[in-house]
Amino acid sequence: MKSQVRAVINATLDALKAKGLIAFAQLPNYSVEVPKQAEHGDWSCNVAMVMSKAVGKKPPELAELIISNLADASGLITSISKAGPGFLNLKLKDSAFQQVALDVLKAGESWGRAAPQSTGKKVMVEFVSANPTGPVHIGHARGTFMGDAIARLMDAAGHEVTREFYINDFGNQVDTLGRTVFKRYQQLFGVKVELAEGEYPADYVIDIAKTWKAEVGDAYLNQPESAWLPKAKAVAIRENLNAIKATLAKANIAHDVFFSEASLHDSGKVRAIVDVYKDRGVTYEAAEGRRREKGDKVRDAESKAAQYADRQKGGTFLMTATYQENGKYVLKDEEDRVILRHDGTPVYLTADLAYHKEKFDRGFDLAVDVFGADHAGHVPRIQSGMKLLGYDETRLKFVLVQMVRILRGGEEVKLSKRSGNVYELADLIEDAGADVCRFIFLMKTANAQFDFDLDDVKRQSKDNPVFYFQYGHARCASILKKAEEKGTRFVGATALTPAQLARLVLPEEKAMLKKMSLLGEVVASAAEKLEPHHVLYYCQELIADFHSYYTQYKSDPIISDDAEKTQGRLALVAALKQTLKSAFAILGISAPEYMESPPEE
RNA sequence: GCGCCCGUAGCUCAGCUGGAUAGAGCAUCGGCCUUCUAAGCCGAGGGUCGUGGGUUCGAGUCCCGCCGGGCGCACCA
Repeated sequence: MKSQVRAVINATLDALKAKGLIAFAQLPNYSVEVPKQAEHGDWSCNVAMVMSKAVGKKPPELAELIISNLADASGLITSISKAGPGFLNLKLKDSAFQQVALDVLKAGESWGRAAPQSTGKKVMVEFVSANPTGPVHIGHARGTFMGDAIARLMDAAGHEVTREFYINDFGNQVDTLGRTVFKRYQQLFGVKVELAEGEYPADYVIDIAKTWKAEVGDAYLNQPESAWLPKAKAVAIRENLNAIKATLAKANIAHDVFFSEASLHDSGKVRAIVDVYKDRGVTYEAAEGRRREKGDKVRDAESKAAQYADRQKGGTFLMTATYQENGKYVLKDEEDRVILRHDGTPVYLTADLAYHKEKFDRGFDLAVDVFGADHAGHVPRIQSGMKLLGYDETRLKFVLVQMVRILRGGEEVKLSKRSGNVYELADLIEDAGADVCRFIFLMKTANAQFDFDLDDVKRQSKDNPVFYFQYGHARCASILKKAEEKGTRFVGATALTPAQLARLVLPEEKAMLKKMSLLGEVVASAAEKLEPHHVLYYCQELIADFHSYYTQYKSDPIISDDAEKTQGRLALVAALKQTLKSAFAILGISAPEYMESPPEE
């Protein structure tokens, strides 16, 4: 509907240009919006204000020109007026609204979605990427749901999407995990060993040791570390990944690819990327990384840099900060970063650079990384690293998910891995339900922190906003079902007659149809911005409109003795149901056909 | 000290590339079930959009300073 309005405006502008009344090189980037005030018409347009300067006419004057020369061959616009500082307020013929219901019903499940893979773009969304040293906990929850929703959005926007999980199965942490597993394994045979500081005390490690014992018996009990460590690690990673996958499945999330960091080392790609950088002349050997700004590093004595200063012995540095083009710094990092330690071993960053190179080499047009805000410092390094390889860094985007404070009865819940007491995502889903969890984390933008109270989530079952949404869909389903019971089954889009459709004339009905017509645009915009919450707020508005309409017209109900009007209104209900179902699918929440009334308190 | 993010109703948060009288949910108060589910609807109160400047026809939105909060500034992953 909006595009029809736009077409008329564009045609008018072209006509004005042809008549020599105005001059412009290109059609301007103006907006056609739903006005906040209903009295302002069905749509409003700011084109006269936007073009004002370029054409050298005052907004009201230009607005008058457009109105008096409107090129509306099909009679779409029934009224157009100038208002305020130069807005154009438009009203459209009823059939333009009614057509939306048909459009929705004909599109069915694809309503609101671009044709699958129609953009021809390959998009990777990397999310979760929790260390395989333990279960997914609620600290991961926000990024997990956010990443999945972004992937769903990208898919709906017509991209070919790959969901990927980067497994940090290399380095100290998994080695420590392997050693912990071995100690637990020894304990199962009665060997007296104590866990050291930094090892993993949680019970799941004991379970892993039991599994291992069941598989290999005492085969590794008296072997040297070089023999048992790889095995213990492998078992631990395998078991943890299985647990992670099971948790994600409960959250209705399935990754397409689990990409192993260790495999990058094994295949030599980590070494290879160092050589690439060396060949490009963007590395140097030094004891300390150079900084872009002159002057001493200002670091708190408490900082980890100071704490671990003795580990920083120098090595090969990548010019993530000091690389210059035409005598100017072009990268954002503040200090060059080590990619090989003094002993020649690569660091985490080195592998991650190799991984991101891999993303580009695998042909992704866009790679989205969903990170926790505590990894924000990592972003400029990867961006710099990709630019130093000559890649277009705009093909890489980061969504930084801010911290969530988890409260229980007003008290903050600390996520302590040390004690082994973690509140797992699986527990949260068990307690609150997958839809509720997902909804809570998608309700807000990623880049704002928020608090959420576990008690509220559980107790709130009745007032929880997700039920409001789902009830909107269930109410549509219920009405359609009721119509069937009363013998006035909705005839469907193809059998619907123009006369039936023409009975949709109420302002509330037209407002809903207008809003429904916008789903595709909302999805496209949310996908572009990597912000799923726009879809959610869109649903909220649509559902509120519907509940209000439903209540307001109880005395003039949807299902009435007037068969023609009933069919028209059922078309609206069916279209709304489909619109909500499509939107819910993009968010990943379920669209129930029926909901029980909640138990009375 | 430096960098990134945030500051909008009592609370939790929306506010699209700057647009007309700043919104929703929760909470509070007052109404609405013999009709298609009251997990709903209607109404009321509640705001110097942290603060001070600037940019322009027009600023919650853009720029700068300041105040307050979070995260980061290890060759750990």
